[in-house]
Amino acid sequence: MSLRLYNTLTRRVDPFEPLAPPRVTLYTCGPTVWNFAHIGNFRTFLFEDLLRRYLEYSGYDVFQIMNLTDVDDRTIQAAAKAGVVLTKHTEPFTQAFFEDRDYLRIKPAHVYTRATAYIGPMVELVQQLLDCRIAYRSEDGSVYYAVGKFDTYGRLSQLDKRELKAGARVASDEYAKDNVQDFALWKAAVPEDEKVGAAWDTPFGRGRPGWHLECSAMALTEIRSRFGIETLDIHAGGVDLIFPHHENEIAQSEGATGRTFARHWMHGEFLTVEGTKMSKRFGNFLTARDLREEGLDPAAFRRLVFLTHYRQQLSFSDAGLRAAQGSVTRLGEFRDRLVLAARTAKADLSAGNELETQFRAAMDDDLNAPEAMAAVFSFVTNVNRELDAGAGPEKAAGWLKVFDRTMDVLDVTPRKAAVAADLAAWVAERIAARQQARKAGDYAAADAIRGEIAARGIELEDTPAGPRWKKRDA
RNA sequence: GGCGCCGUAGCCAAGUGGUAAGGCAGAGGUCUGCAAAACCUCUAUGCGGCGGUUCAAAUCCGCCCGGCGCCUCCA
Repeated sequence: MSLRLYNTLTRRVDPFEPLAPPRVTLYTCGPTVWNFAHIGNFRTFLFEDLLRRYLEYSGYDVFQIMNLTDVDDRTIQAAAKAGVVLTKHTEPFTQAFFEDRDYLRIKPAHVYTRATAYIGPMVELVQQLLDCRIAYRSEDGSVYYAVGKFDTYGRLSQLDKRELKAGARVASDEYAKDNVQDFALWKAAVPEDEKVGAAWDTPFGRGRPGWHLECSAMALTEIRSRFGIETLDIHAGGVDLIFPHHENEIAQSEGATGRTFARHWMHGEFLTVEGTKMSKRFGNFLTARDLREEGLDPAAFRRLVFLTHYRQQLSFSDAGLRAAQGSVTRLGEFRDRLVLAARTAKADLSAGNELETQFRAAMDDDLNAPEAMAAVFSFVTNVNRELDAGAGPEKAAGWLKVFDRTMDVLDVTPRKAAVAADLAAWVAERIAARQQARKAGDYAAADAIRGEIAARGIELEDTPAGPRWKKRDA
């Protein structure tokens, strides 16, 4: 059994076959850095992280590109409102995004492409499309893509099967174009653009790039220069990007290269709150830093996200977060127990086959993380039972190894709270004192010491093997 | 109006033809001086409703009810 992934292009779960294995080129749509990304945005990034990690687990050599949209309507508006130049506004949010990414343990992409750093390639792409008459200049100085010139336009979003709602937002477009479906490649500069320094001179006029243009230009630039190819293995993003964003990317890229832009299109579903999608528009959003300020373990958020299949809407709630936290704690306890039981023994790897097999089967089937997680928890119960029955250190070491391999992908074990050396020494001394008191039958004194330790945020646990302690996180 | 998705235990959520994974909560138990923690066990004769196909349906088909998303710059 090998990896199969749902492909929006075919509307099926297809076998995944990269162009030139083991290399996989992965382009993931990143944030627009006009503000802090909310956890709905991060759900998508976490889905992409899962995809990336599982591809790596499967032996592929992944090259991941993520774009940062630092010039578009919203960034310009926000900069203008703040009265600063564009970069001054976007840079802090870019840094904030990286912080949030690290907090949520999302693996950094190999390259982050900022739109403003690729104006040259974008201009070239527009010029190319103008030259082959797929694009045209309008009276207001903008450049549009003539959708009618691209035969397969609408294939990704199955546009031919749809009908536009009568009187929908079509009339409200601010720019002049030949056909209502045509979209802007290049937008003529307006005063607001100039004000924030978001305008560039080009052979076809002063202006700024349309949103869709950046992804085509950046993806092509990166894979051409690094691998000499013009086709991505996978292009991923949120479902809302299917139309028009990804549809237009295909039209631009394939219109210019004549080659398939991406072989595999993957889209993650929304995160919802009380049945509605999380969105800045609705004001029902929460940012990653909100979670961090509440002291939430990022493992809990990851667990919550991976509890639902990526193509299903994920309902977010505090109760769900608490449940996730509880189950993640259990995984941490389990791992501690294995480490203790394994000591320095040589790993007996025959022991963990079952988990490995089940984990793979689940993940190979279109990244079924909920099922993979279920396999992990079944493993936890089974191994605990065997450990209770006195399984040896070689087996424990083997289990630990296999467990950790699944965690390389899911990464949902709690991070250990760091404990200063002097605090650790103090705790050790107090525990010794308490043991003496217990031995002497002076339980009042023993309980007092337990209280003393607890006051410093340390939780004491009496086990058959003696007392253990851990720092309570948050 | 068009296209698409979803409805499974108190909550979250897998399963898409062979007789209901997993997590949280709850109950019981083991351990313990007590406690906490930890661990183990148990918890849906039923999968929105009604029909149909089939030896067999949560899974396929039809109708109905309820919820959600997209339809030109939202992850």
